[in-house]
Amino acid sequence: MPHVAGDDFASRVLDVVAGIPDGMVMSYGDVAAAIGSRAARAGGQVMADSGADVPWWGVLRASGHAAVGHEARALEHYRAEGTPVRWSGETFRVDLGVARYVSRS
DNA sequence: ACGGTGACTAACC
DNA sequence: CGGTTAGCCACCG
Repeated sequence: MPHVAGDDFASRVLDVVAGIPDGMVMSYGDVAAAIGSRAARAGGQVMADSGADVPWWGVLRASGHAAVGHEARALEHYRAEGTPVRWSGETFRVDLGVARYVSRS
């Protein structure tokens, strides 16, 4: 599993994600913007590769929905951290208007 | 250098 | 509010 910590794109993304406080979230686009990029998709690729080494549940889609296929696990963390989630029938979404975190550099 | 891929987004309809 | 479409960008073979 290649890749070492450094100043490359992946490391910067993980850096931002690691700085998200409990109970707060950021969209993939926000994370990219925080490192001066617009590569929201590429950011997701980085986390898919990082696995559980980072609080990935703190990053969601602009809609407030958690990463596809990871909603159940993300929800457990939201309940534990008290992250504000809104339910619409069978699906839920984090209330970005309240829990959105603005990363500082 | 090039094309395919994806844990994305904003704009439309 | 849901479905489509086009634009986006890092990574990999």
